[in-house]
Amino acid sequence: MARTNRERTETTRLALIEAARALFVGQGYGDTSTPEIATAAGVTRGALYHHFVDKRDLFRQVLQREGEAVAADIEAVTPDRLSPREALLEGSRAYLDAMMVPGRTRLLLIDGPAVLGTAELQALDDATSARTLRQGLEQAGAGRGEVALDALAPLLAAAFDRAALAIDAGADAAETRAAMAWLLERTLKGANPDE
Amino acid sequence: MARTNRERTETTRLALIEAARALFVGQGYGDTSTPEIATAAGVTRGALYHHFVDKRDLFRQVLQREGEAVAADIEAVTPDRLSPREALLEGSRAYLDAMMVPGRTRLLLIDGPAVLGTAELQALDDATSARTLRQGLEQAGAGRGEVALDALAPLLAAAFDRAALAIDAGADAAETRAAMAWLLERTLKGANPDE
DNA sequence: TAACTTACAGACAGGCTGTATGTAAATGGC
DNA sequence: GCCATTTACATACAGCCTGTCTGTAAGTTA
Repeated sequence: MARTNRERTETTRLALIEAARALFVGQGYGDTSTPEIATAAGVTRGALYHHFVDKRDLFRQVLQREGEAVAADIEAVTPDRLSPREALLEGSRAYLDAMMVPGRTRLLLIDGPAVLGTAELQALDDATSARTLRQGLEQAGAGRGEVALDALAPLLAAAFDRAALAIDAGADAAETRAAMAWLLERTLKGANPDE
Repeated sequence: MARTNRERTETTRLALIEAARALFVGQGYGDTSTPEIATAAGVTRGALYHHFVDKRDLFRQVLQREGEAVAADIEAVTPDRLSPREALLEGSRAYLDAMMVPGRTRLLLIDGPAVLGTAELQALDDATSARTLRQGLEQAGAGRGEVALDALAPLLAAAFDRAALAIDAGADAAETRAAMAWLLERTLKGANPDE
């Protein structure tokens, strides 16, 4: 079983990231130990600390993957040919769908900000879903001339996050989605889609 | 200096809670140790574990106080004689003001959910600011007949939280407050204040 | 005033994090 | 194709932290 170094690295890193993800989701970051993670991944702590700076770094990489997956799901349903309004609606639905993958709300919305800090999480968000929302709102002409989009967009993003959290916590999914759609519609009301 | 037991207890508990608050705010829950807290409070860990079940319990009590303070500030500016709409506007402003007390956003919005879990934090919120918002929206007739208020209210609450967080993080306070007010206004548009 | 309870201090037992050291396998130059 | 070097790990270690247990002085109650 001769394996190239790159293969070994890739295998080990992936095993650690997936094992860590499962444990972080199940017990939270604070209650998950590196011995646990290493054991679950089938390696020793030596391997973990060889590939990751520390426990937080491993957590960061788990979140990176998660954020990218969400962003990919959104982009998949919002091709350029859609009108801004349609793209916004479709993207919104895709976001909530994507956040239903088990553990995502906890990782990205609960433990993430606490462990990495709001600044770093914000940066991760901006690189993925938050920016597409801001762009969508801008192109749809939301709040034009009445309110600063840079201030409004994060508020709506927070509402989306909370919607995902609520559904995850057992709230009526249909009602929650409807409420979010209603809020978005109210935001867009009176905005003309193109200049 | 003969002190009654009740006095001693009260003094020690308060010292621990205030010392813990300062450290939790400054370094976060995870990076704050009980030896640090005890030293800062001028007692030993023995006292801490005598008065609190564990570190989380101490954190919970810190948050309890914090939540009550926010709720008190809101109630102070929303006497019953105000119209539902006025009360909602005043309460909103008071909420954002209250959240500007240093450390509150971190305690209540970042570390709180991660350490105590969303369920417990939700309960604390419901007992304080979240319920007044829900009542305010209901009395103002928000979304009447179009959307479930139980689903809508949390989304707006989340937007408020995010507004506080953004301002705390250095965003333009006036713009952010204006955006929040705009969102609230849009939500209320078309709702007649009384049946 | 004597029995009992409360408020704490100090010691102790695991467990965890990050680092340092050692080793086998892979890689790269000659 | 061989040797020097780097990479990928495993193991051992030091320091800190959490929660518990034990002991003691002060306050409370009968």
